Amino acid sequence: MTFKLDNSLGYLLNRTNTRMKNNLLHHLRDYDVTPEQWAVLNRLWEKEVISPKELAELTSKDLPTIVRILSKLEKKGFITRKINPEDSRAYLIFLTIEGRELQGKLTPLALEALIKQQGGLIKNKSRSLR
Amino acid sequence: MTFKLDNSLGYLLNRTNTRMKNNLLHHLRDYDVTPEQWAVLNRLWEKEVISPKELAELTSKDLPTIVRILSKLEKKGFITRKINPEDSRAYLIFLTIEGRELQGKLTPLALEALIKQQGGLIKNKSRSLR
DNA sequence: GTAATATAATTGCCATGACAACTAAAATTT
DNA sequence: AAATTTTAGTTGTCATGGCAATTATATTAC
Repeated sequence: MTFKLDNSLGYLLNRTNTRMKNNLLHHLRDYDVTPEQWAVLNRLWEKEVISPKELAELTSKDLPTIVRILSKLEKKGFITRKINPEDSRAYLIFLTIEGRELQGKLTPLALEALIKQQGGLIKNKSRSLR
Repeated sequence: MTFKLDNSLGYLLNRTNTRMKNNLLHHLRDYDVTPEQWAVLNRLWEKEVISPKELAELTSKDLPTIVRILSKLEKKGFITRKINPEDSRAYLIFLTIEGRELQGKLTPLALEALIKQQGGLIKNKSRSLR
């Protein structure tokens, strides 16, 4: 059976995803926030007090990945964590004022990224991703 | 303006892509080949003698990424490289016999991965990726 | 109530992937 | 033909992401 990479769903999906993520990365660059960090922030803007475990489930990432993203967000001063008084294994994640303020700044940039990339996402296989 | 992550194209695309890649990773595990290495091998199965630069364009990855993938494929004995006699900056990539034999082994596994994941790719936001 | 098990978080290793800086070798300018 | 610019490849840094192993704490079994 023949298999043509160029026509495969996985290949097209992967390339499109890479381009969209990269596009978003550049739009968020001024605030030093990556697409993944932005996704985590989105969850926090929806529901503030939450555990890393819950965040992992909501973002479909594993716990180590989330923990590392949270460390970076904490270092940048966008979130804080406290031990959950009802379960000392677990943490509770809170937004800082700066983290809360980011929503108004980043959302327009993310929407701009979306609009700019309408059309031309999948076409043109040899275009650079950069 | 409201923005709901769960409904956004980028989010759904990213999650679907991650799942498909992971699924493929598991199907190819027996041969110690990652989805990205598999993509590069596919290009070589289509067109044998090729430069890293060309491979980078064909796979929509940048040169450093391709170079590192090629190093791994070389270490595993699936490819070799020779300096291009017409341009001593450039390399030519060749498949080894083992690398050529992989096509018959990996393609059925990749197709199996594709078939197994039809349905259920996007639904169910909280399912683990593992 | 203690032992066994399960769970939340952390840490380490490896593989992409973006990107900057660098080297060496063309190709182009003048 | 010498100087400039471009190009192919390499290396280093940082951020995911998969996964295994470890730690500390809860939960369950007995």
